[in-house]
Amino acid sequence: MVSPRIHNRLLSALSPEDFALFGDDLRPVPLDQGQVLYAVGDPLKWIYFIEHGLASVMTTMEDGGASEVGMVGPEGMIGASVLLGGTVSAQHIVVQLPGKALRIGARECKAVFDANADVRRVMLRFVEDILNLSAQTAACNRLHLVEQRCARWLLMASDRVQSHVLALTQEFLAAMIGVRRSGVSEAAGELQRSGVIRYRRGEITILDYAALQAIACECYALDRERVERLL
Amino acid sequence: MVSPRIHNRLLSALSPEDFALFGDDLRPVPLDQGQVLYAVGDPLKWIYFIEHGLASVMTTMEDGGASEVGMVGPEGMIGASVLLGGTVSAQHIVVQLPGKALRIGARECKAVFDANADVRRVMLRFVEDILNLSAQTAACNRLHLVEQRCARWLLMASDRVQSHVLALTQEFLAAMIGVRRSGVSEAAGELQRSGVIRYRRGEITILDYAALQAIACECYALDRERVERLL
DNA sequence: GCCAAACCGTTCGCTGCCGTACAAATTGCC
DNA sequence: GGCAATTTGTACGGCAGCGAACGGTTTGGC
Repeated sequence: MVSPRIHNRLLSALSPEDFALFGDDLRPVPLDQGQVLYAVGDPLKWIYFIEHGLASVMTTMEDGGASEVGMVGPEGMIGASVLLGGTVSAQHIVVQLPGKALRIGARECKAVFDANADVRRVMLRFVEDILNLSAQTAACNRLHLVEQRCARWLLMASDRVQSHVLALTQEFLAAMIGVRRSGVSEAAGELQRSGVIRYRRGEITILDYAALQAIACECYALDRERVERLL
Repeated sequence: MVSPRIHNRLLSALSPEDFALFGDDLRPVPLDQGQVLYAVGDPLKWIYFIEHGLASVMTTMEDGGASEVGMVGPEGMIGASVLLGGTVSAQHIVVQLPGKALRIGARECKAVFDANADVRRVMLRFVEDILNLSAQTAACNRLHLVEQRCARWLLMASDRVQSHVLALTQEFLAAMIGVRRSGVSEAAGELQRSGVIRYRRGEITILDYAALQAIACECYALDRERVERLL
């Protein structure tokens, strides 16, 4: 444990010596809701280690359609492609729930990564997780119902920000799941009627975790294992 | 270029010195159609560098549902999770089109990977590609029609094995796309009637690439860029 | 040449979600 | 307090794909 003030689980998994390699390059920045960290094609200038909050990795299509393909909170980082040799973002990264991050220049971070085996071990482990998450999401998108995916999303988000209250509109959630807004309205309405969640104008509260897990698809349990291993 | 006999693009991207690091650990093995290289949860014992043929990365669900989330041919490797620190397979890997591969023990491969920066550069670049492919597939599964996805799959497979004849049944293809067999039958029938492909009992022939590309979703073009950069 | 198995084409009713639209409720702002 | 903007509930026709089933065709084994 580097410091009690570091909440990011990749950074806090590093030894103090390894953490020190980043030096002053690591600077705190706020994450505002709706902020676009990267658009498709943007040069990967920064790497963000999320301290609080939540970002969505989205794949967008020419016709404007979009779907979330990954989710990153304090258990991970944004911009890992840099470490793999990438130079531009292939996805859209949007802040879903506000918070803050520690930001470092891509070049500096990659230099530390390339030079230090322990840093590589920690960061590549996260790459494996995000790869598995993306694969799971691909199949989930194909095979599971809106209500299941909604429940999964809420649980995943809740685990990452460690709160049972999530400040987001149905419009946002619909964009994540990749469905119409009214589709979420129906699914969320059903969840609300059965007392599992409460939905108020831009604020969802999870009331019954066990029930929500029962409704969510199996994909959630797998994601939980991944996150718990880190968080 | 290491040797004209090496077809795998990761291995052939290595300098002769780097390639020699693998030594005798790299052994040829046949890839038979339908062969399961890894089931979910299997320990990652081997890494396969595909020389010819094609393998699908599938995510499977408890109820038997499944969907392809990645595709690997001679441009890539199977078992990259090992390099990221993984020990067991989170996906199902099935040989779709037969061929052969060069196989190496996971431990030996990781040792070379950990010790050599150039090897890391080449292999991690592939990890970035497969990550982007998975992300693209996640959104594609959500947003595009069966016929589009069918066309995309055929083109992707054809690019990898570099043949316009693909030996596979509609049953297999349906499992890839994650739909019913009869769904593929309808889509393929339509493609056949318009003269874009020809389908004969376990053998698809692509007749008109331009037309097939026009039918495929935009996801194909992105994948093509990825593969061309390597192949 | 015959039979069983594998593979393919097609159909039917059903359902989950789309696209669209409109009204109600809540909130922020002046 | 009143108005405009945002957010949410709900409804309706339409369609893509499902699940299941059946028959026709090709193939391989004997």
